[in-house]
Amino acid sequence: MSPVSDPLRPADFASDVFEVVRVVPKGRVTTYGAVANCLGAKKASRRVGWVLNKSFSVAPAVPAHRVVNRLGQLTGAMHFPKDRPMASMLEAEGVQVQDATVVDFKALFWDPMTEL
DNA sequence: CATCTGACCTAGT
DNA sequence: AACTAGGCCAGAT
Repeated sequence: MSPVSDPLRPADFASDVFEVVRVVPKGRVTTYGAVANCLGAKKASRRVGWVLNKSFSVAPAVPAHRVVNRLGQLTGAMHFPKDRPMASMLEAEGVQVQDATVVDFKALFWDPMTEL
């Protein structure tokens, strides 16, 4: 099935990113590359981060805190609102975070490509 | 207007 | 196995 639009269109790409991230189950995490790969552009992982930057203004809210880099590091934590720290959001969902890194990330990893 | 950077990742050497 | 380079694309300087 094709729940996603054409990744060729920037606007659709953003929409798809939001959609995929929103599907990530609570207490699980995914990666930029996994999302990009799911959209058919695994080399565009950078854009995913750029798109997520605007995810704070969209509705329904996008759980961007569930997106980390390939090493399980919360590289985007610094860009989160001070009132809603990325690490705290994750820990509130049962995800242990140690030193800006998801503990047991490999087990908590949720691949939209495989699961979807 | 040209250049660099950035919530990254894969592939080639 | 470690390192370098390339790719993606929009915003900032």
